[in-house]
Amino acid sequence: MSQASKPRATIRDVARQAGVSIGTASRALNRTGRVSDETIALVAKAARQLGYAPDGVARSMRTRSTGVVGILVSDLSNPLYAAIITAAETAFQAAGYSLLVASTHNRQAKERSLIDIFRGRRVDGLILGACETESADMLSRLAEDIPVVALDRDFGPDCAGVHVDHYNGALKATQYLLNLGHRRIALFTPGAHLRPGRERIAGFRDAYTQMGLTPGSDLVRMERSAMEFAFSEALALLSSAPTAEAPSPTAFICLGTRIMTGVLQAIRHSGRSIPDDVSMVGVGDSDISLLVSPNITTLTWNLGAVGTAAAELLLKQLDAAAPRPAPERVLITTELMLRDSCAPLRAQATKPHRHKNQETQ
Amino acid sequence: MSQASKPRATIRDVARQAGVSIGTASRALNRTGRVSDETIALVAKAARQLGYAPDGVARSMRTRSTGVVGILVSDLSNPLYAAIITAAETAFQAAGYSLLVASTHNRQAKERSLIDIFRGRRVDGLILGACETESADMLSRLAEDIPVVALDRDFGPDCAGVHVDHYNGALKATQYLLNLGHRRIALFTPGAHLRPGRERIAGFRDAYTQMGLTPGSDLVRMERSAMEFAFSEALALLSSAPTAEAPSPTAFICLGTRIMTGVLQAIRHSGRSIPDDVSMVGVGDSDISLLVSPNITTLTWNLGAVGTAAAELLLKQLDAAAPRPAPERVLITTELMLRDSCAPLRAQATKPHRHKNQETQ
DNA sequence: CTGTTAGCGCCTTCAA
DNA sequence: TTGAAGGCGCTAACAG
Repeated sequence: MSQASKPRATIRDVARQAGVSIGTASRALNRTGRVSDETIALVAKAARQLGYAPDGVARSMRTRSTGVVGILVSDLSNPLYAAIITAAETAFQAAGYSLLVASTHNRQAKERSLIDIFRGRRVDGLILGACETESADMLSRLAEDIPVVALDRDFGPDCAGVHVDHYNGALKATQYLLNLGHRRIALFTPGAHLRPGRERIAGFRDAYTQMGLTPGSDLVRMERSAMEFAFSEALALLSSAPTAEAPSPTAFICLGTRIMTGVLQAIRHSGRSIPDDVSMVGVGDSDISLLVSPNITTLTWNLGAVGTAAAELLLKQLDAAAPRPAPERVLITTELMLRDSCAPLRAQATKPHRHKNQETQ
Repeated sequence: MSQASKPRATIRDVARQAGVSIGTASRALNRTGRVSDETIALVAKAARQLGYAPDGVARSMRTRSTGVVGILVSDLSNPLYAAIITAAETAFQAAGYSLLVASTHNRQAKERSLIDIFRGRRVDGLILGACETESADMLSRLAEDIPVVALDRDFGPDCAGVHVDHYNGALKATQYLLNLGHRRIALFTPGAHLRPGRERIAGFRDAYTQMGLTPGSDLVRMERSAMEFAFSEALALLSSAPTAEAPSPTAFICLGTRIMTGVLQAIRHSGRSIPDDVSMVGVGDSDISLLVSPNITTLTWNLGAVGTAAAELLLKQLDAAAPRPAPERVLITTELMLRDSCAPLRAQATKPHRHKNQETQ
């Protein structure tokens, strides 16, 4: 077996084989400019014979466009992002673009260096769903001349983006539980300092306020998406000896798949049962909510629509024909899927808890 | 706001600003060849002032290497692939490579065109975990001069790859159920015509054979990963009037997250309960198995290890220093995680079924 | 140690 | 309709 495989055919080879000039070969292959049908056929045949495939890098060099877009998220394996990325990739693929992905693992430094790396690779556009810092300043410095679409991030009015209506989602979920009589509701959400977290806590608080109530400030947990963290925090809330000032929550709102998983296990581990002892509103990123018994009432939105919208927003900016579209925003609405994990407070209070883990008693 | 943003600084600008030639600037920036510390500092300063960032495309043009690798899977949002890709991306990122991803959606045509597109973009390497057809021939035609790592696919001995030991996994799972007294075991697995499916069914059959038994040939379902499909197939097996020749299965082996989800719902929908009525061995791709009650006994392997191994195998081939490593294979072992979803057959036979959906009776 | 030069493969003017 | 030539930004040879 020869060590060095023979170099790939270039347009030069095709031109020679077809007996035409390089320029003509290029025009024939790309169907651009005036070329006779005869030479088109000739060039096509030569290209086929040589197994010619155009070199994307050389083309990018010339056209100043790579046909590649990048997407940055904190964790590719989070079902939320996995679903969004899948939908976006499908849309990009249909439009002839390829997708470069990277996880930032919630590291700000990594995030910045990845943006620089993507810029260096000359991606045509960028979808940003990770940034630890939301500032128009950072955005403009880092992504300058590259079209950007924000994924649930606020980079100011100049940046296009698709945003989920977390505010009304959290509002609805909280109102629902308040109307069931719950007053000690715990809110678990990732992204403390980012748009989703901000919107959710605002909706949560406003639901209380609208009823003339005040939420327990000790019951809001905003941390990055982590199962273990949610587990231990929820367990702490449930297993601490209830005091008059800070009794255990009677309901949980868990707005992240990982977080929901952790809290679910904590509830089970503490010997409580849903919805008899505690109520729960989860999140519909995965189909976990349909598998546990009882099925979990979730706040759900269309992840595919998020990905598709992000791709389309970016494609619109990439369209060289249009001059320069005004930064557009898409709002994705949320829906409260009522299932069996929430019950009126009254019913819960009557039942005593059976603790599975005896050693903590 | 000016319509055209000013063009990015090139190495030419840096050279002029630093008062050196572009060759020297290049050497100074890349720390290659002999350059005085003085000029290095000079060039670095100029680069900083101009906000210079090297153009990856131009560099790729010259060096014949893009620093980009591609990965092809059937569905990016499948937790199995999401986990593998995340691990691989992390490894690639650490090595300075970027990752191009695409879903083939189980379409052979798409698969081939995507390989061509990736080749056109001149990826340095390819991880193939999708291919509908496993043949050394197809591989060599399509991926010719690009290093390839197979992901649970058989492209012949010349192709490096990481492979999961599905054979022994299925063997263990089946033996376990057979030892519990089950004889009518249904096997659900995606990828009928691919390595995982082949290995699994071989292990399944051998477990029977080793005990002098024959598996029910009507109980093997090998289709692509789809929840709805698994649901209806499982329901059909469970709800058809049991006959002497083909009674309903008493145990299910579900080797795909989606499939497991569908079968779980079918079992519940048919009014059966686990493990009293039917036993189940699932798959550990997600943490679903820990959330449903009872917890599901699963066949599990380290998805992160698969992704990392694939990346490392490819990186080894990409290392220009080494001559050309012999095609290497990594075998990932599986583990049967015993939980609460399997019971001896005896206990199951005694309980009559309660059917939820009365209309089918 | 540094400057000059020649392309990498392609597209796109400009002439013919 | 076609051919010739220039250059995208960079690196790697070769001179000095």
